[in-house]
Amino acid sequence: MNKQNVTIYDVARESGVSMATVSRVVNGTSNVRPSTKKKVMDVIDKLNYRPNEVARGLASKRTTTVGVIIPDVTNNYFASLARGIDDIAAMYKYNIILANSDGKEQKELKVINTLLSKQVDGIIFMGNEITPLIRKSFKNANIPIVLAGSVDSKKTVPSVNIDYKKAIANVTCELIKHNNNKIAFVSGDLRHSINADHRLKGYCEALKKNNLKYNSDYVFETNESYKDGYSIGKDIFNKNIEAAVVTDDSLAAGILNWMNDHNVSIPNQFEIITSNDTQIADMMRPKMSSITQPLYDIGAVAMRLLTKIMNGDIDDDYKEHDILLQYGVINRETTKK
Amino acid sequence: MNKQNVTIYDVARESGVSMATVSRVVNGTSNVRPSTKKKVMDVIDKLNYRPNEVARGLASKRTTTVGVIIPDVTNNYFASLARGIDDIAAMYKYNIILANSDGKEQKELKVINTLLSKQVDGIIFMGNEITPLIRKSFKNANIPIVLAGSVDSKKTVPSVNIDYKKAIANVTCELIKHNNNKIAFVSGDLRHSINADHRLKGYCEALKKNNLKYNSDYVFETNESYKDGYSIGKDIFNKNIEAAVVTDDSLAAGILNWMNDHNVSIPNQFEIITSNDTQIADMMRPKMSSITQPLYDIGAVAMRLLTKIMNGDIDDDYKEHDILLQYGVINRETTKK
DNA sequence: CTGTTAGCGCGTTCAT
DNA sequence: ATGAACGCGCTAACAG
Repeated sequence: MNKQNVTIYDVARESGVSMATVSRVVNGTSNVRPSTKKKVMDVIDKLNYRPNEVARGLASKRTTTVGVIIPDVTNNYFASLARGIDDIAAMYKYNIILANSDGKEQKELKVINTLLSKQVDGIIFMGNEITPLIRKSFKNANIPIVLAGSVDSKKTVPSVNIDYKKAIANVTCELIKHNNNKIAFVSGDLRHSINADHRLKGYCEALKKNNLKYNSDYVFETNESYKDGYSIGKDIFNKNIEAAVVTDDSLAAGILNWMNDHNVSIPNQFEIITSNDTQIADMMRPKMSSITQPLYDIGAVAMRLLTKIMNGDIDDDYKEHDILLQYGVINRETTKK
Repeated sequence: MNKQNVTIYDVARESGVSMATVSRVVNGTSNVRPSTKKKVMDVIDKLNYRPNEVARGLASKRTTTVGVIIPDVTNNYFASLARGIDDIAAMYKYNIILANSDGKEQKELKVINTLLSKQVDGIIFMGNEITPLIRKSFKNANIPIVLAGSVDSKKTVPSVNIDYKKAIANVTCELIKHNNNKIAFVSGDLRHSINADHRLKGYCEALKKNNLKYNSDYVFETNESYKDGYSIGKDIFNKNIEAAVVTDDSLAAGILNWMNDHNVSIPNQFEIITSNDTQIADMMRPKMSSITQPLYDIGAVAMRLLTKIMNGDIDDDYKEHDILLQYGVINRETTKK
């Protein structure tokens, strides 16, 4: 079961030129006389020659593949980013090595290492948190790395996101305008910068701005699962909370369904607004109001940025690139008009 | 920005042995005296040496990476398979190059070629249909290929699936038992073997077995999208259809929501059963009854099979391997008890 | 148990 | 415009 059958030598011999010339026509570098170029091309597809990218990678030190670290492909949020990444990668003739990390530091570190040993030209990292060890790993990588839908509190590498703080502040204000006083903030792990430094702050800011006082009883830390949401629904209800800002759609769906199943009238008795506007937001009944994020674009822009850095099309201070894409808000049926 | 800094030569020199010996301790092949092994190991992590997998791939003709062709990562069904694939791949020290194809033949063919030029050791293919050109491409690949959650009517490569025909027949029978006479079959593209040769046949078989006659008015061909489902809901209702067997969860959700939005009482007035039991089946209200498929396992088993073939642990007639995993049925709230 | 020596398939000078 | 030759970093015989 030999993978490689015909090499550059074969086409060189067959077309009566040197392998250097074949290499030239394949890569389109320097000049080759049109006639010999045609001759070589003919032999190439007569022999069905296909350049060995591994050999090419060894010789050129470029593999045209990038690593993509993702917590879980099964999570629609990250899958959407990944789709954007892959499409743009393909557009630029790159391939992606995808690796699931479950957002666990240890797996992430391991994966980064194997990606480096595979000589990827760059890495797109999606993760819940950039820990000191990850940061160190990034620094030693010697290849460009871009964050997608993930924040690094220390800003050691460029990233593409939306302004989570502002977005959460926005919707929280909205909820306050609807005369809700007890508003829950339901998020994932609060040790993660994205939740603690961005979203929670947005929530707090909104409260403050409207002279409501912060109550830690209204802040819920979860695993962002449907199940968590469903069980938290009860707590929320018992605390007479009137509305909730939620950081994940499945999580929000869980809360909403608890309310549905216990005859809580939405949005009259309880309002809820979620964060990712994945398909399920629209599938729920009542349909969930949500922050809208350009998920595909976040991935796409991250990948485009990465190609630019890999190409050297960007000045050395690219590390300061923190791209914020536009977010929106869609009011469906879980918020009052 | 040099990726590779320290090579096998560096650690050889530094530890006073030949590069062959270093290669041996790195690969754990043959015997190396414990003392020199330790010496080398020490130098390795003193120098922070990391083997160059590209060079290794060139020399050994094995890249320890497999290609994974997927219609769309964003589709939870395929994403679940992909997760199973990646986990098992990681377990066996493989990495996966993931490529989205949108199920389009042209993209699939292109992707197969670039995967081959990257010298992947094997390919896991997920797709709607194995066309003659794809089949030809498989034959010329010279590397093992396994289908996951996808069928080839000509059975040219091994595959892992559930028995779609039997599953659909099962649930259709169930619906008939509930005294439904007009039962819809709502599927994706009927040119695809998986729908035409398996699922539709299962539906027909069930009808026949119960002396109901087939009515093409009750068969709906769609793009398996939520939107399609929602618009088809109306047709179904207007035809006084009493129940539906649906091949995709989003599609089913669309139908169900049309019924919900038009006050059709579920399951009294209308029963519906879907096929993939993804998370949304449980999120819908009423909760959707469904065939249950071991999605993760389908991917996992496919990958495990691939490793076996790549290892040569399997006899030459491996092509006959068509693995059918166990499916189940879960009756939730969209079917009568 | 360990070292020497060929390649693996290709990019890339350096000549011509 | 084209060819010869070297090297990328490593594996795999083959010796010893």
